[in-house]
Amino acid sequence: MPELPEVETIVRELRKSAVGKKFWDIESKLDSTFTPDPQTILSKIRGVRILDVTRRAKFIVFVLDQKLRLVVHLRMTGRLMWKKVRGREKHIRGVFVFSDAKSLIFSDTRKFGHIWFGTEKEIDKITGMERLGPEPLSMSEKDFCLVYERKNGILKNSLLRQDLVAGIGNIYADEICYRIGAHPSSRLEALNESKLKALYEATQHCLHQGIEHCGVTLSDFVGTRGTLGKHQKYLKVYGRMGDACYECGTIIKKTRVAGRGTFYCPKCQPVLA
DNA sequence: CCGGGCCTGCGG
DNA sequence: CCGCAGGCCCGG
Repeated sequence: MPELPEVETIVRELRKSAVGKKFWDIESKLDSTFTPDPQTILSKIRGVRILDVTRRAKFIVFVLDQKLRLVVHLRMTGRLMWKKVRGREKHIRGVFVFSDAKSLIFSDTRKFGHIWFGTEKEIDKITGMERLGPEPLSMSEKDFCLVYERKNGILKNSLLRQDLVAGIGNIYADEICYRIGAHPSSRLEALNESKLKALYEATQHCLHQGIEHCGVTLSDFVGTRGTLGKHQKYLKVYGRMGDACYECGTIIKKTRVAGRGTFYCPKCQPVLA
């Protein structure tokens, strides 16, 4: 569920709250969450300082002293939250304790999330970040259109491909398709130049809006202080099956594209073939 | 390139 | 009590 805007929300919070802290301990509740194993990580990370927190697609990157990196992927249900005195988190997989006694909890109901540790040189390979396409919010219109005009295939499948453009997930893919007025099953090769430019604009718009509203909270996502996202209130199609399209009043439908639940307006989004 | 697997909670 | 929720990987 956390996509680029949700991860960016977490990263912005951590940049304020985690930079400058030194690692002191790692408590693992599920060793398979960590690569390498948590004992090995601990032996190398104790006393190491966080210099910055950045984002690469849906990965959270802790930039550390000594050219070291700690990388977190939340997958579906992962959370990074500061430990509170009251209110305990379920499904804790690991706890990072800092030298100021503050604790950052990684919890994850479905155990899909993962945490890697390594040097600047090895981290791209072990995380798979080396296979990622460019960051959509750093791309020019020209470069973005170039990526997709060379490809064939189904529009939504292509938007979800992290090796083409990295960071778009199921929710924002549907919202982007709605904004350009194309059914998610449309063929990429059916998009003319102006539609491709619209795809660029829609991607920028939807992701920026998501960040602006601190992400979408439909079930799991929360910030590092437990705060909820607000962007779910602004979604035009995702999760709105049976409701009226804001534009034309037609009932929003749900179908299956790319193996995912897919929401669209039958009138505003014709299939382009 | 499609679809199953990973995993748990929850809704029908 | 089954099936769906969807990040990403991988096998066929």
